[in-house]
Amino acid sequence: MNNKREVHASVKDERLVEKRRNQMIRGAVSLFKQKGFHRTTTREIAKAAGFSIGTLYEYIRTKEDVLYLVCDSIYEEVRTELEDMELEKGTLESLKHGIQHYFRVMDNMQDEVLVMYQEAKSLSKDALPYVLKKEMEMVGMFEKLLQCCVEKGAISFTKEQIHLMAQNIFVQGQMWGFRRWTLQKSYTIEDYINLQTELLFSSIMGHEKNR
Amino acid sequence: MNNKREVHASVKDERLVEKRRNQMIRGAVSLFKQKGFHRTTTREIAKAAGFSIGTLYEYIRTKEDVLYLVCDSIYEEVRTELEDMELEKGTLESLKHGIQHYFRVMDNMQDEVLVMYQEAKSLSKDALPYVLKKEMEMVGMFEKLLQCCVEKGAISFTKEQIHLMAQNIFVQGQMWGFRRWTLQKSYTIEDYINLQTELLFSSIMGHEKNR
Amino acid sequence: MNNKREVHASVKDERLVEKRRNQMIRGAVSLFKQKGFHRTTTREIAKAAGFSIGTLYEYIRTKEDVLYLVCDSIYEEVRTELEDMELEKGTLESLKHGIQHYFRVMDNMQDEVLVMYQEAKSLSKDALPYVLKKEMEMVGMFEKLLQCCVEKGAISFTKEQIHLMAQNIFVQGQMWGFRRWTLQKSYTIEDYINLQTELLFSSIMGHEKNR
Amino acid sequence: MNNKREVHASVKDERLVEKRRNQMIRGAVSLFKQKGFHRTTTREIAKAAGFSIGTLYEYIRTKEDVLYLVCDSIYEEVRTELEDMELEKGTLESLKHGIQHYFRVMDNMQDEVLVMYQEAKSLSKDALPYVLKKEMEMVGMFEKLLQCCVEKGAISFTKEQIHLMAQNIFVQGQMWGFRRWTLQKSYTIEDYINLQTELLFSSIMGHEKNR
DNA sequence: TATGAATGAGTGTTCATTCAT
DNA sequence: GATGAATGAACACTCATTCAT
Repeated sequence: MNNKREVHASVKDERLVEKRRNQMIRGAVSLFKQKGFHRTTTREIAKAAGFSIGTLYEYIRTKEDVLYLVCDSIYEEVRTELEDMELEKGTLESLKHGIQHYFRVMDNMQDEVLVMYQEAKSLSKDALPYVLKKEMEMVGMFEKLLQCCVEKGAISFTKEQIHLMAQNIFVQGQMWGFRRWTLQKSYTIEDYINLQTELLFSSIMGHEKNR
Repeated sequence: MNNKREVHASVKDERLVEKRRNQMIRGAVSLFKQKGFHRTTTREIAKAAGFSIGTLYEYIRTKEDVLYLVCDSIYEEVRTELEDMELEKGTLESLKHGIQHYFRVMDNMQDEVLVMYQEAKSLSKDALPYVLKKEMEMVGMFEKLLQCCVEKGAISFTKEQIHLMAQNIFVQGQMWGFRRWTLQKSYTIEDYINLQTELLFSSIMGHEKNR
Repeated sequence: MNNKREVHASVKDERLVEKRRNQMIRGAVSLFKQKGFHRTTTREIAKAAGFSIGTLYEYIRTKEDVLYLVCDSIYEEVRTELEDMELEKGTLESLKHGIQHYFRVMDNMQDEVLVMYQEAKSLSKDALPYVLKKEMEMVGMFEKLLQCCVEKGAISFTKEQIHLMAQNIFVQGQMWGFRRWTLQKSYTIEDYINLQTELLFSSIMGHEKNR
Repeated sequence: MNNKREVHASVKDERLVEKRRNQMIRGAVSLFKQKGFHRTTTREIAKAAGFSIGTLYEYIRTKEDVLYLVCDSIYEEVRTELEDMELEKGTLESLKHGIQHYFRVMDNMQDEVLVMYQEAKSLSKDALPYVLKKEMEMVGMFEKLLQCCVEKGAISFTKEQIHLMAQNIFVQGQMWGFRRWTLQKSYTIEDYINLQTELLFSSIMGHEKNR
């Protein structure tokens, strides 16, 4: 269960810690969105969270802790959203649904994803692994989804191919956010979903078992 | 010719300006690679470039100018590398070669690409468009490559599909750099190239005209 | 009875005030020993005393009050130790015993003396006189001791000489603590006592009445 | 020659470094005198030195560097003053002169000595040894002075006695500064010098060779 | 009487930028 | 053209003190 890096809080009341941290994260995300992590000051974060700079530091140790908390919370939210993908079905239909659901989640969380995407690299060597681990878990979900289809005989791919396809899908989801400046000029999210699944499935079709 | 944002230099001798800026860019890239744009100081840049802080400011106006110059130079280098792709052939073979060449270029320039990828967002609203334009030009090259194949009848895709495929290819190239922490554990660059083209072409095959 | 500066306590129960303050002093001395007054936080003092920061402030008004309480308590302890010096005897023997006893007390309370020595200067203009007064009382004890010997005819010194000798003795006692970094490399406390009394008494001998 | 701890300066011009540091030291001593090291801010030091906070940090790395520089400079000054004591004579007369000269120096430098005395303990474990070494050198000078007298046959003391007497003399000099609140009420510096040498020499007389 | 969460003025330090030489 | 000393706004972080519970 070392899935979380403990961020030290001086305040003991865990309920309060969670509440204050949520305020903090909400404020920070909105600031990081506008100006990035480095250009955001701790005072701004405190203000956006609705409390004083002193109080901010009752709940974190360093500014970087805020970034970690933000990243962690975003991943957690994404993962929660994806938890109910039907991992066991093993049909092409359920695969398609899973991917499309993921794309929609990424659309809803565009801002958060963009923040994470651009700022995660500022995490210390200490915190980064925890975030990367979360990413790998999510990629793993797509791998499982694909793997199931292979096992149920719906399609035929090697392990390596599946591993890479999962990464591609994952990145294509994020891409909708971090390349929005160009993609969202050409497509709506529904266009994007349709086109990407089309391309993906025409590739998958080429591997359908009983064609 | 509004392809370049002019960066003001106090020094008039253009030869000198170019020479000094190249020193500067080389130094800056290596520093940004290690510590990112924000954590690199102008003094460090000057030192790495081999001249004094005062001299640095004879060739730029603000620290951000350095970032712009770096980004611009990286894109220029990538574009030069890709210039000799056989854009006119319109065969699947030449398409495959183009993509594989691009992937190899991205492998060689991993560090630079990573820098650009992570720091471009720190460009001012003023400079960003110039960089994005360069990106679009590069995506445009893949579009052209694909378009040619369609026109020559090798494959059959809609405009929209081609546009998106080009972006996918472009991102998959960058992805090798910015997801190296996981991809390069599983694959060599040759593995990666083979698997990605395989997946891509199995998708393209599904659209081959005369199958 | 203006021998003590009143330190305000919100709590009325005097028994409790004394108990809490003793806890506080014990904790504070040990902290000041390690890190000095300025580097010790009120929170640390509260913790070391075994209660909360809020409670600490029920028994003092400012951080400096703690320092005053500590200094006062140390002096009180020293004075208590010295109270049973035979001030009335007026023999060289009892003088020697008195001095040696003082040196031993200073050895036992090295840490406390060091703390007082180094931190007393941080007392406010308000509190300092009280502490200095205590010091003068102690110097006065040595003066009395010497004076008695003069009066009883054991030695012959002027008032001024006695006054200064008393200060010298007093400082030599403290010196064992605040110069321990060098003295305690060369001597044990017994060496030190013997040497200092030897030197002192060879000076006194020069003033012996009936030599 | 590792007699000095190097304090890093960004500025290269050594002449300038020395000049600025002298300004700095002068300003700092006067501030430390009034409010102590901890209560003095780096901004105040810069201002007292006559330059900006940014400039201050071109000549030091940390606030503690200022303290070290101050202590070092004070010791250097004292040592320079004492350098011309006639160490070789070996007569009681020259010994007396040496001591009296020292006491006068300590009188002139009261403020500085007080500062050093009270703040030196705030030096880091890193810097302290350099300062203590300087102290031991000074004590060593008195030891030498005494030793000469012994060798020349003027007086008769053991090594251990000499070592301790030297420390006593040294501390009695400082004492004039750090106990000024009481001593200077009773004595002028000349009184003090006369009384202390009298006491000291009546002790030494007891050890004169040919009495 | 005891607690500990909240506060915000204050601290040491950094660094992009300027400008006299 | 080149230098590097000077500047000061800005920053992350601390801590004595208060006060509602």
